[in-house]
Amino acid sequence: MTTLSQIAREAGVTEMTVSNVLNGKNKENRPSSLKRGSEIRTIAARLGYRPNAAARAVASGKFGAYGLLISNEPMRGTVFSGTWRGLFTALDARGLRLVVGDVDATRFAEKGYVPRLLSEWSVDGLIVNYTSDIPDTVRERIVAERLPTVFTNICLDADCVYPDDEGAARQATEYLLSLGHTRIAYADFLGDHLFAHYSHLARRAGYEAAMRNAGLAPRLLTAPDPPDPAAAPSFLRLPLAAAVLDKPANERPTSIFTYGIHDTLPLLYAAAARGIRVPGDLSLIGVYDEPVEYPGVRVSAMLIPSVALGETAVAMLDRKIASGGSPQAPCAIPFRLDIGDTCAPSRSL
Amino acid sequence: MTTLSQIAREAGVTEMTVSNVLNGKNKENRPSSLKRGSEIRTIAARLGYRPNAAARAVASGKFGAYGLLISNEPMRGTVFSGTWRGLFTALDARGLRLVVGDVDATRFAEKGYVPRLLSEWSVDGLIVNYTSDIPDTVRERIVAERLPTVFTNICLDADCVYPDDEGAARQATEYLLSLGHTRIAYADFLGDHLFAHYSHLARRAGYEAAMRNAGLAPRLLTAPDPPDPAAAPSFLRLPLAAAVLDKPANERPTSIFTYGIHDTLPLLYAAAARGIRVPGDLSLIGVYDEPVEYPGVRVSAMLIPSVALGETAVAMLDRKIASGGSPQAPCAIPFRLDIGDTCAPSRSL
DNA sequence: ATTCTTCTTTACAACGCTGTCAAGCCGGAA
DNA sequence: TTCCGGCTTGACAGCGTTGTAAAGAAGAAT
Repeated sequence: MTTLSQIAREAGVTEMTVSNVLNGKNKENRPSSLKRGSEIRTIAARLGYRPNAAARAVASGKFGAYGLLISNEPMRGTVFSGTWRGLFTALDARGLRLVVGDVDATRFAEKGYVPRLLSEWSVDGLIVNYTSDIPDTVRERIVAERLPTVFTNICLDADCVYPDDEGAARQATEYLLSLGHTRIAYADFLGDHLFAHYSHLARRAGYEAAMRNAGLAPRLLTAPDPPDPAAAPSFLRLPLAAAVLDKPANERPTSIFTYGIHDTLPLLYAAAARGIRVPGDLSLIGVYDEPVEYPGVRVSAMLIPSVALGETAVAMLDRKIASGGSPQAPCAIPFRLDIGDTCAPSRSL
Repeated sequence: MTTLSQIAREAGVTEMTVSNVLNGKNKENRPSSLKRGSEIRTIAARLGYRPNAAARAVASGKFGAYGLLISNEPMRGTVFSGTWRGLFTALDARGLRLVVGDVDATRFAEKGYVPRLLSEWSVDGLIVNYTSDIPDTVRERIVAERLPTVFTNICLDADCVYPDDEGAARQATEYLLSLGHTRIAYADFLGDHLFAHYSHLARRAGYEAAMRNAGLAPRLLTAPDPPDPAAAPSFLRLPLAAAVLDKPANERPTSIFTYGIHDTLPLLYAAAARGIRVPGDLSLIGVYDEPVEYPGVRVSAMLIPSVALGETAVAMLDRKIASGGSPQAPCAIPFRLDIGDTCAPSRSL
């Protein structure tokens, strides 16, 4: 392991000089010091010098890392993948590292786990991605750590970044309304038990609000007895989709706003199998992370980029730390209507 | 921030004493020191003392963390979720933390990225989960870091932990053979392009070996023009499954070994839709992480627990570090036959 | 040549903790 | 009571780096 002092000795200067040079704290206007600078860099490279993050952290008082607290659950979804990417991109640009703690409900309950996990590390800040309903006690425990913290994928009164699910749902519904649809259903096939989760709740609320405003009755398509969400890919929702579309044409919805891609694809497939044309006989729109291409079809979408969510979370944490920990206004990641091939004016128009 | 010296001052002892007490380095046989010990602990608790990991790392020369290098891609799958859980369980038991670096192919190519990312952190060891084909140049670059490293989900000549895909596939096929099947197909609907990936390659090889040994011709069911694996859940494989089962009974396979759950479920569904009884008319078995319950059916499986993979990786890294970095023999995570409800003796028996 | 300005370099201490080893203490055995 | 062994405590230095403030050097301006 190469240290600053080794380099200093070889170069015949002080450790401090080496440190300054290697950290770019010299302006290097002068030819003489520029030369010395490149000498030092050469020696450092030859010796394979690599700064020691721990020593730096001790000396500077900054750890140079954010902590990420996740429950194992969201790792399963593709949504977190985008958030993850956003986090990394943003952290990378700042030269920060990520210390990750995996926390399931059990460990959260275990008192002292959170401090042990991250506070000991003196991470400079904490991002908590605990998408399911965080019990208030857990939140309080985290906040009690007095560590700058930002919550993601959940809407709180401060320090949170979340997708604007409600707005997206409302606007998607209004888009269908503007196309003349009145029999608009909401499909969230994973079942009512999920309405405790923020995104499910918010999208449903947005849909219902839009319908109420239009004086229409909401139609919720959910599974009364949902399959295990972990084991069940969109595949198992096919029977549910079929059940909807097997109704006579004058009863079934003319358009469906879906929770996500796993609800949309079965509907697309079931429709195709029954000769129901999309978008001719049935309009479909959902909330997604990125544009979705069903073979030959670009699915109409409200897009909420989760990469942006990750980046925003880091930016907010930066601000929170810079401001000495003062509460940051909640931030909703905006959505964008992506008009694809699966929505058309209502036939009855 | 509370430090050791503050506690020491309050307790009227030395920092070293506090350190010893708090780290349990005292046997505390004597009543007197036991009393002092509890005093110190009380004070520490009152002051909200939390050890500073960075300082500890500098002083002890051990960082107390392993690095994990992943490409963003595997985060998408459920398989990695299990590995992740295993890693955390094992690390937790050792009081270690995890510093995570997300590395896509582009960043790997960027020279110096890996060192910057993790070596600077002086992590004590590195776990690389880069499931897709790691280019040799990248591997060499990582190895050149001279950091104890273990690769997961890939089979190399040393320092790797991987599921025994080939063995599992072979034995699954042999199980079908032992039931009297001869028309045994292998379904990996995601397509030929995936055979570059370790698991796909290995399972296919195991299947083919078993078939060859039995003097039978392999039948590969793959997608010539695969959908985007990221966007396509098992759902989109349904047409492929249907195509297989729409063949006349004397042509179609009597049993299918599937790559994974996303291949099995469509087959199960398509079979049910066509009145093909499982396992009466069609036996299905695949390689999974955990037992799979299709509503009412326990799917027959070769189980390779990915949690064990994560735990084993940590254990191997421990050994590698303890042994001063000497190469560790490759470790294949063993499989286990889980006889479910989807395999039966061949009718022609 | 001299003075001034602007960097650069140095010396020193500090960050919070742990390793070492000698000194001190204690309880039990003689 | 005395001595011994084992455990605890204390003093000190050190881990690799950075902050500080003062000293030094180099070039520009006079």
